[in-house]
Amino acid sequence: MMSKKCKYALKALTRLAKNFNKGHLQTADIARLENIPKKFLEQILLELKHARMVGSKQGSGGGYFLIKNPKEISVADVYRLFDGAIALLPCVSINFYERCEDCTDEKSCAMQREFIKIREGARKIMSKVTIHSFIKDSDSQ
Amino acid sequence: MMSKKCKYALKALTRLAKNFNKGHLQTADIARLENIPKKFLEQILLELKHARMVGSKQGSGGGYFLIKNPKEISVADVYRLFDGAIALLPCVSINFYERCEDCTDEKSCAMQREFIKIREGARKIMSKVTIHSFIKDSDSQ
DNA sequence: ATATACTCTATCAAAATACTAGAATTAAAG
DNA sequence: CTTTAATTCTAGTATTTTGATAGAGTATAT
Repeated sequence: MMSKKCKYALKALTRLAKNFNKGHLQTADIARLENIPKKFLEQILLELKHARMVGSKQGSGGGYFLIKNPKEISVADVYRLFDGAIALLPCVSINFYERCEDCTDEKSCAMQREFIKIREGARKIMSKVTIHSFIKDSDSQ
Repeated sequence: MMSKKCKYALKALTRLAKNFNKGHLQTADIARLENIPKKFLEQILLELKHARMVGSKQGSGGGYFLIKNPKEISVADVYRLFDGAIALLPCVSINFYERCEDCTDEKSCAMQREFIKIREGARKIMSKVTIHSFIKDSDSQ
């Protein structure tokens, strides 16, 4: 399961993607349209900004806009930003590697080989689905 | 990431699988061999028993033993038991379906279709990896 | 100047996670 | 039949994570 934060981020990004290259949207509007608590969404958009997926315009009449092409923001990217590793075990994670404390000898661990396969399966499909995949033809006009 | 509980369960099942059809193993021994806190492991083995993956013999000289073939216990089965849904969103889960509160109209949700694909990818590979996959040739003797 | 909207940090309640404790039950063995 | 050793079961607990909310600060259009 992904966190609500991550799901909200994907929905906000999708909303911004529908408006790609057409100016900016305000937090309050995205929050209302997507049923996301406004103050929570502020945090999320700020994190997305720090991750350079969105840009912002401050002050009265400001808002947020996508700065990356929707086809270049994958579910994997957003998942890693908010929920961390895609791998099921820390010891097989590419981006969030950590030793398993209970593991005496990592090299002879028979689980690693299999969990690398699972990670690769998840990683590939989550990398292939992008924000653009969420935009239906009727919306992309 | 899977929980430690789930990881411990997989390790305990693997240990029992190496002893499949060769009598039973005690909690204390599995705990020592796999570096799992004993009291925590007791809980886990009990849950595995209730799920009819392992059987037990009570009293002095008792212990646990596998009752399913190691090839018929998949990572997906164990994951669902301890960590719940494999799907990333509750609304696309087969075994743990729940409505997304923030979703106004599930039928027109553009995210569902893609998250079903992700679920299927994860589900297939996690179903294919079994406890038997964790037993190296040198151990299976 | 003022209203408006993003920026940033702190706080908080509830839930989940990772355990621990201890009493009850069962069964083998002397 | 009593002791010992093992599973069974429920409850509790500390820590971390999650899902928010609060409010002060900063920037900018009008």
